[in-house]
Amino acid sequence: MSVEKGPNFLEEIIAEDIKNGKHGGRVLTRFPPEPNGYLHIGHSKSICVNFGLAQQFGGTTNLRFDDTNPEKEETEYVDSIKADIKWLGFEWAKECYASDYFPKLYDFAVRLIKMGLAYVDDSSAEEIAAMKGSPTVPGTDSPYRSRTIEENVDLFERMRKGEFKDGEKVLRAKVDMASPNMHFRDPLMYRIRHTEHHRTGNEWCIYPMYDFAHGQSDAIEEITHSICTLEFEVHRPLYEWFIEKLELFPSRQYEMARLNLNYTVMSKRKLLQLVQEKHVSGWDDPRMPTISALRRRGYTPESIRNFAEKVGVARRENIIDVGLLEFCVREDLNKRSTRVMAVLDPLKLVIENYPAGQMELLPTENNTEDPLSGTREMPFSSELFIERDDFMEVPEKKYFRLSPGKMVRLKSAYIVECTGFDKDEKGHITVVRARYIPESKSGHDQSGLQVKGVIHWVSAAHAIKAEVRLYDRLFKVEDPSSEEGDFKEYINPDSLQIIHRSHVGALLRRCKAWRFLPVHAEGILCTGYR
RNA sequence: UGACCGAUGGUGUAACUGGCAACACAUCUGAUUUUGAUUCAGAAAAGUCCAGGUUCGAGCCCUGGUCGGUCAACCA
Repeated sequence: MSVEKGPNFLEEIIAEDIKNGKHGGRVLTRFPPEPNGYLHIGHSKSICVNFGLAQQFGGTTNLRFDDTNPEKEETEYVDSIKADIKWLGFEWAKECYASDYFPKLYDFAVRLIKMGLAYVDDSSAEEIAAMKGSPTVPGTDSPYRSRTIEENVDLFERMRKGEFKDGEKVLRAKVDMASPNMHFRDPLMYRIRHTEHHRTGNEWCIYPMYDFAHGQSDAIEEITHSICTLEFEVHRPLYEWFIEKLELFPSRQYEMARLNLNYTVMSKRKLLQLVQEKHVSGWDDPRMPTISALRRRGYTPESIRNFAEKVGVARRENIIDVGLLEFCVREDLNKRSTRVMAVLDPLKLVIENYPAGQMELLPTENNTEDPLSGTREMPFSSELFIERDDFMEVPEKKYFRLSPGKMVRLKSAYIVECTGFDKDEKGHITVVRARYIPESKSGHDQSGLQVKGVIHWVSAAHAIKAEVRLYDRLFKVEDPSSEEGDFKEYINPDSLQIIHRSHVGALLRRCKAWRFLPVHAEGILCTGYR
């Protein structure tokens, strides 16, 4: 009996196309980001699907920037997007820009005008919206719909030359104002924008709309399978209409459900708001769902790719539990990263029978799950820091750690027995005292003692102080966007906890930024920069 | 009241295309453990949105409903 997961619907389609010899068995996909923000975990699914499918079927993938809206797009975003894709481990065959096709798209538009399938409309945005009707009410023809081909050719050329102001005229396809599909009600193809474009500068003052740029770009590149998200489903008939009328390469569009994660937001508009209104420190704030934030937080490319694999591909709406993403990092990091000692909330432990000023080096495993990772030595002395909650004055039942008269093992060191503790005037515990059992040295234990608890520690004199930032989910509710009111009302006020007085093992001093480091029993820390 | 799409354990995704619903995450037990982590073993959890129909047999096919999503930006 096979437990292998069946192919997803896209794999089935592509396998079938190859079997039928469509496009000579060639597979070319594309990843088409708009450079108006940073890539997030949702994009990583699209990246994994597009690049993964091509790899799987012996094809390649183009990276194409969908840069047809100069008002929102910037080179900074182009650069970050390229860096993120590379970091995820994918290579594109060609780096393309919709803006490179502006001349071709212009020619396509002229061709449609000459076929009587496009016209220049002088109506205002409001008038056009009003004439569009509604899903249940058919639209009405624009008074400019019946202009002659000659007039349209002339007007469109003058639009391109800059004779008109923004919004004064648009070019529309002449399709069907009564169509039940709103996208067929004479969709806009070009608008006038006297705005500098991040790549073409001031060369153009008319810019194509998505519907007249995306499909044509696919066709120009001879993309075989153009994969997008569900909300573009209703655009598909128009996608095909343009390709058919212009007799271009027959790229086909396929839609899949986008990735949603709970306890976060995924829309670029909302993410931009969080950045601009300083709810986070930037696009790469570790609480953000962006790829750059996940990278900063210690996620590995492998863990994200694996996550995309586990999430699957289908056509129904979904909200993935962020716990699955977290599982994927832990699974990966457990196998490969160095364990370190770090005491986040320090409490001094004085070993009374260990000579003051003496120090010895004790070996400890770098990674208990990987025997090949070797060992390193940790300094041990009479004054240590342990975690404050590894001591309880009055232990509750089933508390295996330190309390008066009880014993615990200090990880990779000795068994100690608590002999007492000090409190300040306010009743705060300031110091815990203990005696160590010399025969219980880790690896050479002759003591015969059995203890249930093992705790982590650092030598007070040898540890280095560190600021530790603990990050939690950014929102208090699973789906902030579907809640009443503004989504920002649901920001988790405790999503960032900064601990100033932590002590970490000296090992960390040698670590480069970006190393991921699961701390013994505490979780995962990642060294960063200030 | 329009068009298009979707509906399988708590969450995702499967089910050799019509053959007694599986995998992962989450949850709960138990074992191991120099960290209550990890690892390992096991349990609970859907009878496939509803109602009909076709069939020896339906999660898969048909019909009609219900619920949910998307579409009326000079955004993509």
